[in-house]
Amino acid sequence: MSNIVTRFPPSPTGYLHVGGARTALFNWLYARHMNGRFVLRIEDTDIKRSTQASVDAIFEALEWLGIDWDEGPFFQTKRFDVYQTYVQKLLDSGNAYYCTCSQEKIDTMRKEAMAGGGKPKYDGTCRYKGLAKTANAVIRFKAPATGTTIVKDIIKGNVVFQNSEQDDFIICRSDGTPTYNFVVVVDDITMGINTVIRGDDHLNNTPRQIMLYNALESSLPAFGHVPMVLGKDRTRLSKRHGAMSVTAYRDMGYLPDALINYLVRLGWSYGDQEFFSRDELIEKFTLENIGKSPGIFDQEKLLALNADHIKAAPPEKLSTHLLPFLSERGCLAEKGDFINSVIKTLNTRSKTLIDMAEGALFYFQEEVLYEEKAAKKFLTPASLEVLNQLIDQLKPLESFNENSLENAFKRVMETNGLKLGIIAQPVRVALTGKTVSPGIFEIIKALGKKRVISRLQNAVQLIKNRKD
RNA sequence: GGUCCCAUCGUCUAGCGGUCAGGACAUCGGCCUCUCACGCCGGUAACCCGGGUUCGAUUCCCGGUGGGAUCACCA
Repeated sequence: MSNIVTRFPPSPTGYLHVGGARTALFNWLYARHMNGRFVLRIEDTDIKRSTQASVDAIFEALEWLGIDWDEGPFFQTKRFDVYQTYVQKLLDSGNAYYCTCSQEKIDTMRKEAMAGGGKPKYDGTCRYKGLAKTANAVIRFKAPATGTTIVKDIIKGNVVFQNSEQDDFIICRSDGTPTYNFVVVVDDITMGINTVIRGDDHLNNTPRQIMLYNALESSLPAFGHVPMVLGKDRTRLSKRHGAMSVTAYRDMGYLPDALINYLVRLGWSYGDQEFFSRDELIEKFTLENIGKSPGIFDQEKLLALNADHIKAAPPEKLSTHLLPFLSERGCLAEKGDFINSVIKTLNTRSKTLIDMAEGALFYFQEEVLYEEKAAKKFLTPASLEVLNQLIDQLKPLESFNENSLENAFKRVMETNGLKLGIIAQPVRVALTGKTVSPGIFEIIKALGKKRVISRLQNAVQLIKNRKD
């Protein structure tokens, strides 16, 4: 039992993307590993950009990934009274002040600073004016102007920032709403968050937040800034790098466990191990093994890992994920022995659930749909005799098993002096309509006697019809 | 531009002063084989550069270079 409390605070301005999912994962995994708590908080203070659709999309993605939370979801827009009391605290303690400088004035100030090669900072015009609250005043934090602020980062080590780099940033907008750096700190304090794991794009924000913790006389959480995920061109991951949303991967036939495995392994390692089950991840995940350098999102490796997870998943479990893809394709499949044996014939040759669903179509067709080229090449008068003989051999068989099937084929092979290779293809086409499929014996077993005989007979009929 | 972070095969990474620099994906050969896969065997492929420290640096320190992030009344 530990008192570790982590959190994931997405802002609902779009779907959950893989980068966000990764930091969620790190926090969730760490909480689970340490037997602590994981808090979900929706950072929706930007009312203009936040949408309910995004909130729903985030929940949906987290649920699919299997990331559950112990507290929340908390919505920042419902906590304005909390922020208000903390703003007042800062005002009362002299750590914040009203500022009436116009935005235009500050913009030109920044521009001039940039032009002169300096830092674009607020110059503190209103700092000592002791202004009272007025209509359009903002509230600024009185940041220490000298000295240093050190971020003791679990991943990066000690990072030193000069306080002179910071300016008196705004904690409360002129419309009265609080800003990000402030609400994050208030939330993390009031929610008891003691471990903050987030993208290192936040590292530059951290000294500001630390100053706030200090002004509020609160103890600091442990910080861990994980390197970002980059696209193939080494820039920040975005839409143009391909599919970015978590649910897009679900729809492309990826298993949640595979995505999780890939995302965690990108930037974290456990010796040479590549494949991790969900439980193994929880068991083995620690912050110490997170790397410091940014990683590139590699679709190919994710795909390979997905194939591995498909191979490793028990058919009963896999069928849950596969069923939607089947029904999308008009197959009335349901959980049970049949689908399980179907899966067993396909799991070594499917990289995604889409592959698998496509590959499984023939099992569910009432009438085999022959590929034109395949039928033309293999369902020929020459193979008529072989198919007939096979029907004769299979009909009396009590049960279809490796042995009985092999013997049946062997007898057909021997009477015709043909190799398995020669008779397998026509049979394959007769049963599946295609030239590519799982092993011939596997298919026959999975299909079952009734379907096999009927499909073979249909093929025979087709050949006969063609002859006429 | 300022500040901050980072730097081992194409990619993800192991390495924690002495290794033939290991694994995985990708790639290229081969084997297996009823098709396609799976699987198996093998190959190509990396310590950014320059200074130190040290008997010895991929590893520690400094500098350079390169890449990334960030500089809002966004989060």
